[in-house]
Amino acid sequence: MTDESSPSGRRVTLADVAARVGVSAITVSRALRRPDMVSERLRAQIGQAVRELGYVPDPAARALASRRSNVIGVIIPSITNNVFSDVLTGIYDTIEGTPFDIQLGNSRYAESKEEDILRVFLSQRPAGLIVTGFDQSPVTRALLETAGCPIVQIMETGENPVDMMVGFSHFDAAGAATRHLIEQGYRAPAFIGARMDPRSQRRFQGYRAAALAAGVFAENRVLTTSESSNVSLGAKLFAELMAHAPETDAVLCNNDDLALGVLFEARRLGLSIPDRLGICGFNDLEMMACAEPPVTSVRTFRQQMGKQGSEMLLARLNGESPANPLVNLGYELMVRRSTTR
Amino acid sequence: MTDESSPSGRRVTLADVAARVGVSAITVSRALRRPDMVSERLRAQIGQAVRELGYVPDPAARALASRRSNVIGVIIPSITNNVFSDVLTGIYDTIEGTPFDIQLGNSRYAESKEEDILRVFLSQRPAGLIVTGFDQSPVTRALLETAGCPIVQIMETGENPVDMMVGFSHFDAAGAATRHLIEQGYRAPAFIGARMDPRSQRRFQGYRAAALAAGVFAENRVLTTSESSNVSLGAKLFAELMAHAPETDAVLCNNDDLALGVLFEARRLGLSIPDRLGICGFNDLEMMACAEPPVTSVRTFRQQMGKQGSEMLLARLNGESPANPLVNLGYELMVRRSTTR
DNA sequence: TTAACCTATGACAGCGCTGTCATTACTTGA
DNA sequence: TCAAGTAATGACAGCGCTGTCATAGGTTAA
Repeated sequence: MTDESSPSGRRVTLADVAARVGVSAITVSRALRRPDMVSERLRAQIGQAVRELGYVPDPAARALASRRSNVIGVIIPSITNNVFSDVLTGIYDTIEGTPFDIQLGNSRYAESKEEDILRVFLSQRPAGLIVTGFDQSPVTRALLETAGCPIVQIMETGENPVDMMVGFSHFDAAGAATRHLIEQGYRAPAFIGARMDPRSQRRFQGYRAAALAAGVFAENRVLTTSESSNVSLGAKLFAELMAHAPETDAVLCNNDDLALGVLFEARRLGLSIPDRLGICGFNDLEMMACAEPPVTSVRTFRQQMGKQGSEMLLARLNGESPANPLVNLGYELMVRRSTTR
Repeated sequence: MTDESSPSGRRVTLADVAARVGVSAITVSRALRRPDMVSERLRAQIGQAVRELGYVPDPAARALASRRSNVIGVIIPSITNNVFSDVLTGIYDTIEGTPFDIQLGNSRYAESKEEDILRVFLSQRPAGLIVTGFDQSPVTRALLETAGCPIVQIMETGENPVDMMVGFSHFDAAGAATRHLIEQGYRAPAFIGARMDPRSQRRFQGYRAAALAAGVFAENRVLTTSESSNVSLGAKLFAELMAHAPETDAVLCNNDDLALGVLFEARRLGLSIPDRLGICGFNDLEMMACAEPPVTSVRTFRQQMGKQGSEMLLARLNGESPANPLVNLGYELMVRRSTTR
């Protein structure tokens, strides 16, 4: 293929293909976008000419003429966070092979940044949008509502989707983990959280409600920070926690990085797991099952959220309306040795 | 601002701004792109009109007319790999605030996929390209060479950059780590590697050369797989290694995930670290310093690679020619308890 | 048989912007 | 004083494609 590509650097256009076949440009355009509208004979000839000339449509021209780009804008709050790289993988895997391109925006957990990014996306007349959560600022929310393209909110389930939504209840998931700790006989469960974005907040609330219900909640066993999560921070926070609240016998961590830090620090402090200390993470990253001892965690379906969100978007772009615009993917508590006593 | 934005959903164009100020569209265009070419008075008036009307340039129209998009194409082999999320962070941080947009392609460690992605990028007449490594297929290499835009190859240093290059020598880095193990008195160092992409291969070669030089190389202490890295795989491979080559007294891991798996598995096997077994990772992810015991690793400057690569690209797009088109960022051996005996 | 209706194709304008080449009004130096 | 230069602005065409409407030829139903 592309036998005669770039004969002189000049771009191969629709018109070139059309001339080769002896039809008008618009027919070639149709053959590519709506093959059913073109006779089989021409379709075949055009296909061959496209291959021979190495024709590739110009997305800018297409966007300008159709007033609709092939860009799917994705706004996530972090690109280093494992959680979002999994989500992204799901999105990229699904969009790949479609005519759409992904444009990624990193809001760094800032509402104002999210709004800026959205404005940039909207200037491109995106085909669709994927945004994280439902805690948008009022302005952002309004922009989304008038965006005029399908929109999926991912990572959470909630009441009023702008359009479609795929996620799970962070409150419920953290509640289930907390109840598990209590069932295992832990009587002084603590909560360690970092970054404390809206989803972390809801996880905390889930923990709090469950602990209160069992009569084992204590304010001094809650340790949170606005710093962003990492393993060292988990270790540091846990050391602090044990200094202030030595009665702590279990820790629910806002995520697995923190949990791993707690695991390492507990070992340094000589606390036996799961007897003296239970540890539960959140997200169930691959490493949790392999740790020593293996660490209990709440599995979340991150890649699936990206995949299903994208699929719903594609379906809408394909003119279909999804059976259910509000999908709850749930969670699964993966009980392991770190909390089994 | 945007007092009267979308009075009827119609897009605000250059012409609208021009009419408001009483100048021609081209003057507005110039005021935005080359402010020095417009009188101060008009510049101010135009700036105000832009704000009042909420004008945002249409990137598609701009790309079509100028025959150059504002897209910087980035091709990486994986988005889940921590290494590349760090690189990406460096890139996004640097490009943010410039008029450029990033388009991300995931080649999944496949040459053919890389070529496909590149073709898609090229169809957009990108402003610049960032690609991973220098092991492109001949076709891809040729496409890059005729791309007609600045290009940065990141992650490695090598002989023939297509244009610019920022990275380090994986061979040297792995060699240094191996020599460290030998200096610490380890006499049967093994190598565990997963995925074995070109950079992993070069790390292996660095290990091999150093081990051979010291007379401690043994084929049966090399365990590699094409599976992709994760912690469990590290544990699994290490268990296998110890079954086949029980004399092993140290392990150089292709990356930190594997190293962490080795750490956990060593604990399960009851091997004391660093006495019975030395462990050295690669990349120095944050968690290595916090592990118990802290794990020696080769620090690589991932975010810096993304940052500096982007900066070189931006400089070129700004008409400057970089002082040095071939930057070696080096590495740093972070010696910790896991190999100190 | 004929009006009504499809199906396959084409003509045309225009999406919103920028490259190129004027044009106008000032400076400037000798 | 005037040719030559500079700074600031504008006119115009066209980037490559698609939406819209028109057209030609063939099919259908009554």
